[in-house]
Amino acid sequence: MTAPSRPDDHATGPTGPTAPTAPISTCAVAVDVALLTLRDGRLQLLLVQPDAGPFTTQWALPGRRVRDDESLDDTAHRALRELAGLSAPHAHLEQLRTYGDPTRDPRGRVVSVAYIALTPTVERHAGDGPLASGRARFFDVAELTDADGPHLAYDHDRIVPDALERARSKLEYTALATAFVAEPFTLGELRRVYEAVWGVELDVANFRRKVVHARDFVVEVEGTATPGPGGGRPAKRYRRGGATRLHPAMLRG
Amino acid sequence: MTAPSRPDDHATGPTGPTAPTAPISTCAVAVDVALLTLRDGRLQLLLVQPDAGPFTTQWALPGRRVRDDESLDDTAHRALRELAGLSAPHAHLEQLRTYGDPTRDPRGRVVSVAYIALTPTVERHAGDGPLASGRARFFDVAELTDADGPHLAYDHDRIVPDALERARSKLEYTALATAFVAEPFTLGELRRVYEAVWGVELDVANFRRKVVHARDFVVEVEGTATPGPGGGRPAKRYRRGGATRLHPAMLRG
DNA sequence: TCAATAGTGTCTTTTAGACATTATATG
DNA sequence: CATATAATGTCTAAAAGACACTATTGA
Repeated sequence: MTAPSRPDDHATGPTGPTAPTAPISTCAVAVDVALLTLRDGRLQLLLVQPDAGPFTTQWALPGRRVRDDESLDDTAHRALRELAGLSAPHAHLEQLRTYGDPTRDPRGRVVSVAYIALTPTVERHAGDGPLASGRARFFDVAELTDADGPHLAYDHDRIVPDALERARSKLEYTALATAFVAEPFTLGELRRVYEAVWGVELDVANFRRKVVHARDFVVEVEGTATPGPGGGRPAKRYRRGGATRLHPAMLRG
Repeated sequence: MTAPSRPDDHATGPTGPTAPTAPISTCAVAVDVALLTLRDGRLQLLLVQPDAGPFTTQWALPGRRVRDDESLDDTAHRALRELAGLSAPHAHLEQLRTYGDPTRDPRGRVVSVAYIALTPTVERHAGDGPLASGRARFFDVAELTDADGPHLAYDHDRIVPDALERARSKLEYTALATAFVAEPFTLGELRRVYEAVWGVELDVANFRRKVVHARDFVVEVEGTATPGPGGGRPAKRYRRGGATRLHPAMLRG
């Protein structure tokens, strides 16, 4: 399939159909994925080491060019699979926004559709994938936000803050936090998601009350979780409820 | 400027750098704009009549192909200018999401970056622009949501509900409602924004209290507005405050 | 036993919703 | 005058935040 001549110029402006042809061409379209997860109670972001292109000395979000007949979502999954060895079909994946500044890639015009992906903690791979070889790595987002943290390739330093703000914001009004935990989960695990993403400490009792009162946020299931090495009362176990938007919401102070 | 060979494939996956070249090409990239405004107290959407392409019998969102060295925001403004004669440099413009289904345009692969634009009521143009000639028109969104309403070109029937939901949602947590009114405005005008976008009736007194208590949502200015033909007490006038996110929020029931 | 985590209850403050009352305009 | 809209006040219910208290585990 080749790109059509000028689709979507489906109506004619004041200049009329005989206006001189504007400098319109096709663009390279890429998908970049900001995969966020919790590791050791800290929010971490997946980055990869480019071994081609103009940014081989810097870390970058995993990204791939969109193939013909491939949906944008499929490209996002392929980027995670090919660049990080992650087959994450059940990960939460949603579009962040599209970055189209004409100068964002020094090699030419590349329009990038950025995604955020959220997964429960990914076990470190024992094989020979990019995560094992070190070509892909998880970074603390606190480290990336610091001024002395690594400077990312392309305009990915602009994408990452947008991704973090999206995640922080959607934790308030949607059930997105459950994308960070595997079922069944405890309310302690869910609370640590909020604490890591927001960077705050939450009152245990009030958190529990708000989660339970939010309609269809979580559903209690059978059994209890065994306490950690430090002891503690066994926690009830929950699964995701049907809610997408939370009522009432889990507001940040 | 020509599209680069394979930018953003900046790292190499498990297949290695010598893997066979995948069927990657460039895409046509377009911007489509869902411009929402209030007319006669009803929420309306701007649509244009395509006079080229495969959908000349249906209405469509104003859209343009992205030009070389043109930002996506610039393309959105140009689409409004060329297809509707609207020069709206001060309109609120934000990205909605990007639609990239390989079959969304029957002529070939077109990735469309959708925007929403919000403006105060647009005066009907007396000249010979698309709005005067009828090639561009405002439609009640209630009419479009009905099953007997017009069926839109391309996948624009999928974009419009997303745009409406975005606007409805952002009215809750952000100061976006002020994008629908011209300064200075009254709280009655602002309330009618919420009522039109949400399709509900709001208690006048409670609405006022919530707006005034939301930090930096609105700022009172000098003078009062003259009542309408039916009379009524003159309303205080306000301008936008500095807030983007509202605390506390204006929640829908 | 103590420390740690989970879960319940209680009190105060804030906010939301329903609605009465007053203020000031038009016709 | 009646009517319309704006603005304020009052009451109740819901929700948030601070925090005491109990429950159940591991070490």
